[in-house]
Amino acid sequence: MYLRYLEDLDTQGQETASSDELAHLCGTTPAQVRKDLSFFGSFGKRGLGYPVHELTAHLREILGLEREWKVVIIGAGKIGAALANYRGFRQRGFRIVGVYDNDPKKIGQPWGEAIVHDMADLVQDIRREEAPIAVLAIPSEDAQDVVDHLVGAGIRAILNFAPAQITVPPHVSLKSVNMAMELEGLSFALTNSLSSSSAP
Amino acid sequence: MYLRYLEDLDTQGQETASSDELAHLCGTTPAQVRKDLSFFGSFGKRGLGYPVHELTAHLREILGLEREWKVVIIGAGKIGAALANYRGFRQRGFRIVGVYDNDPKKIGQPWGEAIVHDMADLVQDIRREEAPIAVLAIPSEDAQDVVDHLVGAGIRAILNFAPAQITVPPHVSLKSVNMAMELEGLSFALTNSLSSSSAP
DNA sequence: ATAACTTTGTGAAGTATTTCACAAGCCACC
DNA sequence: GGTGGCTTGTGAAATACTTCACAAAGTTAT
Repeated sequence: MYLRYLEDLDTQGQETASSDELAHLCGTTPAQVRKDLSFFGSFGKRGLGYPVHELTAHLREILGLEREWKVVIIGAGKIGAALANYRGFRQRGFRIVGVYDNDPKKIGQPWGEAIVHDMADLVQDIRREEAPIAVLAIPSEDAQDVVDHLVGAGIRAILNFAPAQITVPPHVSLKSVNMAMELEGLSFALTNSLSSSSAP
Repeated sequence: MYLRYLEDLDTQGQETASSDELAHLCGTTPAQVRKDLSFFGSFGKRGLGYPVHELTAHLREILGLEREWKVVIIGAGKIGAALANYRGFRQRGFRIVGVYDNDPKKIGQPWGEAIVHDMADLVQDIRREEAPIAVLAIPSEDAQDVVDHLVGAGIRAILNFAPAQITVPPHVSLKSVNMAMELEGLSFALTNSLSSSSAP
């Protein structure tokens, strides 16, 4: 989150940013900013704040964004397309090396710069390409089954958009996003006349 | 999250579920389940567990999902399409009453069961329809501007998919989802050979 | 009806996270 | 070079969250 706003500031040519400024941008508190950053090192200058460009580089390093990550997208549907279209996705180090689907109507069709591959080739392709990250954008029913194949092929991280509970062995990282659940959270907030805000 | 799995159990015809079972399904602990649920009331029966169907109804009530929520989607792109296509979206109480875009090529085109409207009509339509929830699926640059109009028109909750920091007055609920940030989280996990798992 | 077994609900204990508050450091101006 | 005004980094305090552990209450078997 900090990286997100520091990059903006860097683009705008701002040289330093105080914890106070970062806190306002990110919707948190100055003390929180300082504690968070201090966990990874001592990046700021007293009396001046944090050097924007330098801190940006540090955070990219910490997050492992200096290298390129190969990503495969499973499911040539709307979510996959939205991710692939997201500009600045590749430039942030995520290169989509393949899109897979099991719908014969979609296989072989062009899809952005790539072509939709047959899911049957998934395992061997991952082994060959050594893609460590998979984005799962398929119906819930198939999710765990596909995940098992991915794990078998040596995937190391999965970003799951299917609204299903998925289990992976401990050496695989899993992050799930459930859009319906987000809306239900808003429903709760409305019902209870609460309000909350969170940084993107 | 509990609702998500309770509905599955209910569909499967299971009548009761223990905190232990729910914990395993949701990837948490039995004590956590009991504490969470006890916050809203005393739903379980000792020696037996929680009545699946009844608890499902209670949670739907608590989350405000018994009523219908009108939703407008701003931005007739891939994310908007993905949301609109999500089956079980309407049946869970979210009815999409309009899709808006400012691209003349898209305005008037059919879009699922609806037609893409001109963004210029947005404010008056929201006032008339009294839609309380908006889903924002537009480029970051335009996000805050559109949000200001939405707030002016009386919107009460916004689900934001634009990777931008947005501010709203305290009476408006805001939830932001940033897909790039999710992937960056995985990058960090991979870089540091950590592993984590979270329920969807 | 009673004994044995389950499982909830919940104070208390244990962790984790966030906020406070202030010494120490840096800059700028005189 | 000294002084005043900011801002970081960080122990300590405060707050929040999770886990423990067990009495109370229900179920099942006999």
